[in-house]
Amino acid sequence: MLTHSVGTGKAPRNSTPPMDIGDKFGTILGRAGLVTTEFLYGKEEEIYGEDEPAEFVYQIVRGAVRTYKLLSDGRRQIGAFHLPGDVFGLETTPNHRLTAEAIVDTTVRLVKRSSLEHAAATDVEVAHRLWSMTAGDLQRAENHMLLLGRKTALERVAAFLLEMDHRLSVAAMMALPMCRRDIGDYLGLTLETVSRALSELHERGILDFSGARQIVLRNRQSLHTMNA
Amino acid sequence: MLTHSVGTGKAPRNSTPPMDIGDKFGTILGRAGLVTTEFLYGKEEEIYGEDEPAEFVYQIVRGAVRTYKLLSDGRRQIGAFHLPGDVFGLETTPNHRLTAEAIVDTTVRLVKRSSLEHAAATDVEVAHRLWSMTAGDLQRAENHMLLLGRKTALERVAAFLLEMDHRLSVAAMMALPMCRRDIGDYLGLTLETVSRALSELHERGILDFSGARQIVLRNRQSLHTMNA
DNA sequence: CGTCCATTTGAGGTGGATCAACCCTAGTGG
DNA sequence: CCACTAGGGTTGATCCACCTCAAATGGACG
Repeated sequence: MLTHSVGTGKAPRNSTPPMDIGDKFGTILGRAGLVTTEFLYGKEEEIYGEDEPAEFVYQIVRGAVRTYKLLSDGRRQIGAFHLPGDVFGLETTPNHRLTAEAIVDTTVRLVKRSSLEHAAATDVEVAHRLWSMTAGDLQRAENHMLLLGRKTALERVAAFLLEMDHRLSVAAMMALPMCRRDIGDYLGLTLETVSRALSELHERGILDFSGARQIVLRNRQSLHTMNA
Repeated sequence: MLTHSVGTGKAPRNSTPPMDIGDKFGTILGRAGLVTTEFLYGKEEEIYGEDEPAEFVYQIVRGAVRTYKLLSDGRRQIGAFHLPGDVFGLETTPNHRLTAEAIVDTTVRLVKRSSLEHAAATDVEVAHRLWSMTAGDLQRAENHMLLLGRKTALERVAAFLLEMDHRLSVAAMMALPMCRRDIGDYLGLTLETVSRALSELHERGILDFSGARQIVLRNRQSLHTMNA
């Protein structure tokens, strides 16, 4: 069914001392002397489900992850895309509040939640960094509520492009890991509307394609302007 | 211009030892021995603006507050309504990320942010409670993204009614402090659509009015069902 | 009792959804 | 190496849920 050749998911690949990817989370791990384990998830593989016990916290090493909620009839809202360096699955309640799935073959580092909590209970600096990470997630969620509640389709897609440009552009080119449907479910649109908006921006000379998921931004200023 | 007779906002009314409203925040204040001050804001008065330095953290004693973001052309997304007992204005970054306004005459307790941070830096229990509060806000934001991105007008209004029923029903009656426009800006709808949805629910016998803002729910089950 | 604003209701317009081809490209197997 | 296939993406035509504009109604307060 799935085309990934990378094994069956939850088998650990190896254990490592926490190598710093250059981020706040790495700093936490280092401070607390925590051991992380690397796992590999295949394309489309579920990492955890909504309401499952939150036993681990994850950081992406390579790949991309979507976290989402579903309505009973299948409507889906993606809350966030997680890219290398991003942390997800960090909770203060017993269970995960969204489902997490690998979008492409993805390597994650994971830490036992209990060990993080232990570190936070002993070290106020760790506690503060964890709080800050959750506050950062909240800030993105607040910005996204504004987008979902009040922006037009073109404004949403412009905002998405700027976000992805910022987060994954290499050499002026961004290689999107996710399909049009995922983008739509993130922006509260259908995949057709996303496609039309991208075509529109292409026609206006604001971006170029080299393959549907390889995008070069030609005019960031106009994207910023239409982001309102 | 404003009709509130309650003075000019930021003048302190009195200082009190932290009386516990029976909540987690009160517990924090008590633990840390923090002094709070009560303030009174008039109807429609701004408490703080987006991007202003976040000097205080607020808890509502009486009244109601909306926090929101604006687009440059005036489109508004209300992120949350805050009711008695609720805490707002808690940040880990230097500035507030939304504007806060009193919806009606509102009494708040406030604490210096720096004193809370000091408490968090010395007491991991306080630090954990603050983190949990932010995590709770994040959880509500995630649920609200699902609503804004994927629910129909009727589903949104049903969700709103259940939320308010839960938070402010007294004797089976809920007295909404906010107008239809505020509800619309919270739900990502226009005020007319909110009004029509409420009329529809009234016609279906799911709720009764005694005044536009006095609502009695007659059939919570059907509201839960349509909340998807 | 009159004024003002919130709310309701109506009529018509529209942005994005839905339904339906069609196209493109990467992967597959011959 | 190329034909075939399948899934993702694009584009077109139509629909409809919600928005916009407009007017009537109602309730609170001086």
